[in-house]
Amino acid sequence: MPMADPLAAYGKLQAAFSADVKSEENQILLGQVFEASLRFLSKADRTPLKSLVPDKEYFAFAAGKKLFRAVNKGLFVPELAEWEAFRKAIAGNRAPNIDSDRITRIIYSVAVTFFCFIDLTKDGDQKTPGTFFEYLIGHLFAWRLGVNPKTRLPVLNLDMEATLPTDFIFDLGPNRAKFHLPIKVSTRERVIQVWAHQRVLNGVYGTGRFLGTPVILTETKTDKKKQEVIEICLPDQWRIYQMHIAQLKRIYYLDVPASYAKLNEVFPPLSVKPFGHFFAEADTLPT
DNA sequence: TCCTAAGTCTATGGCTCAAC
DNA sequence: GTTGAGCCATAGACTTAGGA
Repeated sequence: MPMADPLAAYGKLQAAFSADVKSEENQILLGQVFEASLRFLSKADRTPLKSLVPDKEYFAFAAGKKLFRAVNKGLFVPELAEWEAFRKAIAGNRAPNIDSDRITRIIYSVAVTFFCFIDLTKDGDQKTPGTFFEYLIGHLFAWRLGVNPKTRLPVLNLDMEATLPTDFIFDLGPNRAKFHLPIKVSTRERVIQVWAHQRVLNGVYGTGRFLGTPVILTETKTDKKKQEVIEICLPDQWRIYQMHIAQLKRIYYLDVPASYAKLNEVFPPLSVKPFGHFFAEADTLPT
């Protein structure tokens, strides 16, 4: 029963993604991974977690005494029909007629469902969820923008030839926008790399040529002994980076951390939004 | 072209430290 | 003692280079 296995679908997705990031086949395979992971998780136990984040509730899938990553209850919609509805809405590659927050919930659910499947079936695997998240967001960006990404850019220098490895770079063509798209499940202090890459791109190609639009899932951390969930954030560091290293155009989250949402209201300008908004604003971002 | 080893990248839990 | 902010170690997946 190969189709019942999320890993089999994931393997096909890997192959399809490396052949063509924006192809519709990826969407079909993402749906298969979602469906198979949902089926697996439908039998799994759930444990409610104590949320120390205001206005958010979390639970975790459990196996015996073992607890896995926190899942945001308000964002988790374990329904394949929602993914199908989303696919229908974005079929035209334009601003879709579907509520942005509903998109955020759907994409969050597709990602987290597979992550939890990996948590339950593999020990200590952090790479596979990260790569899957790249496939998911990378494809959606490529689909919406209509171009395939590059993953490394030549960085010109008089004395050396080197390339900058980035998650994804989307080039819409001459005189049009270029997107710098780092994709992370969580960043914590590693977020500095995103600003550093943006600074390099500004220096080599000119400030403003590349729009930095990182997409991050969440910044939660689960204390498995106390069964508590917190968000690990560095808001003051972010403000310093945005002022003194480079400017990021948007920072998209699937589960926007409370203290980062507040950065929308203070100086310097730092626009932190739920990911679903990208679909509506993709065409107007460069302006 | 295939295989293997070395190197890189990644997310996460546990930890420190300072302020209160 | 508690909390927020940030640091560090770690292990597995993935990528790349080089040899056969």
